[in-house]
Formats: sequence, C-alpha cells, structure tokens
Amino acid sequence: MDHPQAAPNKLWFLKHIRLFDGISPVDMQEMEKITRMEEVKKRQPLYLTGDPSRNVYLLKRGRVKIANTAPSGKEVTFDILEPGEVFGELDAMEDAPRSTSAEALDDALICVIPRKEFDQYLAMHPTVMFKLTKLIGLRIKKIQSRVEDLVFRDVPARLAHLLSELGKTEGVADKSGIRLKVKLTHQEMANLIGCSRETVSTTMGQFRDNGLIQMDGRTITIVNEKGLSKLLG
Amino acid sequence: MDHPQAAPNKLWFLKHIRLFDGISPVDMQEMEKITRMEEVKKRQPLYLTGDPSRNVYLLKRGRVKIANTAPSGKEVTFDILEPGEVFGELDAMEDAPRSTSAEALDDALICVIPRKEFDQYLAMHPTVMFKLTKLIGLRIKKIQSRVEDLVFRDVPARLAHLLSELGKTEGVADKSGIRLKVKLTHQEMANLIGCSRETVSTTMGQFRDNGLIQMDGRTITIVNEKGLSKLLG
DNA sequence: CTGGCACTGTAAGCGGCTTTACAGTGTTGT
DNA sequence: ACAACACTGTAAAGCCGCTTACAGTGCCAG
Repeated sequence: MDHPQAAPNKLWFLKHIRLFDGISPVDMQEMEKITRMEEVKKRQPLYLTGDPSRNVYLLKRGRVKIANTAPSGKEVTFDILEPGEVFGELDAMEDAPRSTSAEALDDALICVIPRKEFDQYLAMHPTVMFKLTKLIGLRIKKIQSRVEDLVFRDVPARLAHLLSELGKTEGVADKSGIRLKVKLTHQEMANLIGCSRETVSTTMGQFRDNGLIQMDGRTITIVNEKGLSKLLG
Repeated sequence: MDHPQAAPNKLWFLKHIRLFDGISPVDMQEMEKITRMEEVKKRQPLYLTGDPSRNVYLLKRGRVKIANTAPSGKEVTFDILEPGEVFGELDAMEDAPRSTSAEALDDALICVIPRKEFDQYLAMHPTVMFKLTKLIGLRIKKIQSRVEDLVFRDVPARLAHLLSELGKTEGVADKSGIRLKVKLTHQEMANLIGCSRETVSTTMGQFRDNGLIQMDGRTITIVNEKGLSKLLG
C-alpha cells in the first residue's frame, strides 16, 4: 500500500522526492542503493556553517530550517523545507564548507547520501542532473524575491506576503477563512522576513485589529485575503 | 594569435567563458555551431521582466546588469556581469517568462543561443551541465550573502563591503592604496546595496573624511583597507 | 565652447523599526 | 500538578536611513 504508516521503505520515499519527479524507476532504485535513512530529533542540527560538506540529504518527514547566524546572534532563515526536498547538495558538489546551517524543526526522517556517491550518481544520470539544475534555478528565483522584498517592501507588506504564501502552501479552507496550521513562532517569522520579534507581534496585532486575520492561540486564520494582498503593493 | 583585436572569432571567445573551464575543445566546437554573435549598444536592454525566454547568452565583451524594478520605480541590481559569464539560462531552461531584466552597461558583444538548442546541447554534454550546476550554485551563495548583508548590516557596512569586493575584483595597486576603475554611479551603488542615492553620497563622504578612501572625480582609491574591513563586523 | 543634462554634495525633517523593558500567557517536562 | 521556561503583547525612547529640496560640479553633444 502506498502509504508511509503502512510500509515506509526507501523506495516509497524516493517517489515523493521532487528531484525524482518524472524520473525512471530504474534510476530511483539505483539511488536507493547509495542512501541510508536516519532519524533526527527536533532541534537537532544536521550541520553548522563552516562544517565540511560530507553528505547530501533528502527530507522524508518533518521540517528542516536552513539558516545562518550573525556574530551578534541575529539569525536569518533562508528556507523552511518540507518533505520531498533535497538539501545540502550545493556545498557538497563543490566540496566547500557549509555556507549555511541546517536544523530539524520537528522530529524528522532524512535520507543521507555521501558526497562522492551523489556526484557519481549525477554523472551517470543526466536526466536527474537536469532536474536538479532546474530545482536550483527555482531556489534562485525564490531568494531573489526575498531580496526584492527586503529592498522594496516595508514590514507590514513583507509579513502579509509571508502569510499569504503560507496560506497557499499550508492553508486549509474554513468557515471564516483560510486556517493556517502554522507552527512558526513570531521569532521564526521575524527571521524569515528580516525584522525584530516585537515588530512581528505588533504588526500581527494590527492585522487582527483591521480584521485581516484572526488569532486563536497559535492558529492563524486569514479572514480578508484581499485586504492582505492590498498591502503588497 | 590569441588576442581579440587580432582575430576575434567565436571559438576564441568560448575559451574564455567560465562555463567551459576545463571542458574539452570538441564540446566547445559543438557549442560554436549553435551560437550567433551580436553587438549590443550601451544602455540597450537585452530583455525585460516578463518577456518570453527565447535565448541563453554568453557575455564576451562589456558589462551587463541583471536587475528588477518595483512599480514605485525603485530598482534593485542583482548582479553586474563581466565578460566570461553565462546568463539568462535559468528562465530559459524552465521556459518561464524572464524573472529579471538584463541591460548592457557598455557597448557589449554577446553570444546568443536559442533556448532549445541550449537544452539539447546540455542533454548531450553532461560535463558542461555539471559545470553549469556548479556555477548556479555559486550564484545562490552570492545572493544568499546579499540577503545576509541586508538583514545583518547597516548601510556603512554594506557600502564598505561593496567597495572591498570591488577592490578585489577591479582594484589596481597604487602609491596611495588600491585604485578602483569603477564606472558605477552612486545610484548604481545604491541599487546594489539597497539604499537611496543620497545615503551613498553622504556615506562615501564620511569614508573620505575618516581617511578610509580618496575620491578624485569618479576614481576611488581605498587608502585604509583595514579601516574599511573593521566596519564589516 | 557652451548649454543642457546627469551626477554629486549636503542638510533638515520625518517616519519606521529597533531596542529596552516588563507583564501576561501558554507549554513542557518531570 | 506545577514549576520553569518559552512565547506573546505592548509601549516608550532613540536612531538610522528616507524624503525633500537645492546648489554645485562635470561631462557631452551640437
């Protein structure tokens, strides 16, 4: 049965990795041979900035945060990965020290591939490499739009943008609007949009007061999506 | 003779494209077949955001600016490309509309490759594709550090960072320090570091007053490199 | 060589965001 | 169950960088 609780094996998981969308089962089986599965506890770092880049990772279950910390202690979050994503392959392909850190946000299950085997695999599977190149291209676009956000938009607009993105990817329709099963703290949102924790709290408060969102504990519901979009510019 | 003024032909130029570093001459000759050279006048746009992505480009001579403009008219510059760089391939590989605009900053010479031919070429030359993936990886790191700059550092630090980068890539040793043959206006620097033109002017003035740099017309000389680095962090 | 245009220099005023400082409210582990 | 801790709400003060406004300088074309 095609369900993780039933028979979670490596091949089942590989099918759900975006890198293998539209890739032949044979190629996938070969990948299976060189991977090893690993459980990771919540808050456990997978690697830190500056570490040697020994492995490439595939995320099976849970979320992983890709981030960096300034000497001051201030943190910027580049991405929060969902199951199905590949990560750590850029530093690994160049055999360069890690340029970011990666940390599990939940108890997670990942697939570990040693750097060399990954390189060899790619060299022998051009279609997978082509797919990888495209995935990396999408990431560039994503981060380019982060730069645009930081330069063009103020905090309310950036926060509105974040919320509406979360609405698209994680939202569930509800009687009063789009309910977000967000497990992000205000601090984590602040790291994503580049501002302080306090500013996130007050801005969310304003959104609530203006009837754009509802907040119930840590559940956010987008009540007035159009109102949010209007903030974007 | 291996000199552009003497015999500037496509093959000569391809040797100087980073994408072909360490690539076999045979592969390069095949690329030559599918390219066409084109002169571009200063300030001429190669493409605008939203255009269909028909081609991939190789920059032979002159500089090209990759940028985007907000509805407000504010502009952000993602990169200023030097000869030897490939560009426009990300949008082209996905057959997506241009996500940025590209404009010649000088009279330039570029090599144009139709999207489809580029895709086919890559499919048949895995080593070139591997190289391309690595180049894109480097670009991600570059833009990630832009995000860090915007979040972690204030304008003086970002400007100091820009100047010392320019010193590394374009600096010439001089009796009083590192002379920059920069052809960037304050506006262009502002677009690169994400602040207003006026702030660049005043901050440069402060650097001058503090003996970090000298300014003579549009020539900048870094006098006290250590002093600049101290601003970084 | 000269008028026009683009770029630079500078300064006052203002606004958005950070910092600092706490009080209040979950949430978790044992 | 409850202490300890982490997260949220809020507000005052201060500062960085933007906006506005203009004067000065340099460069290029005709």
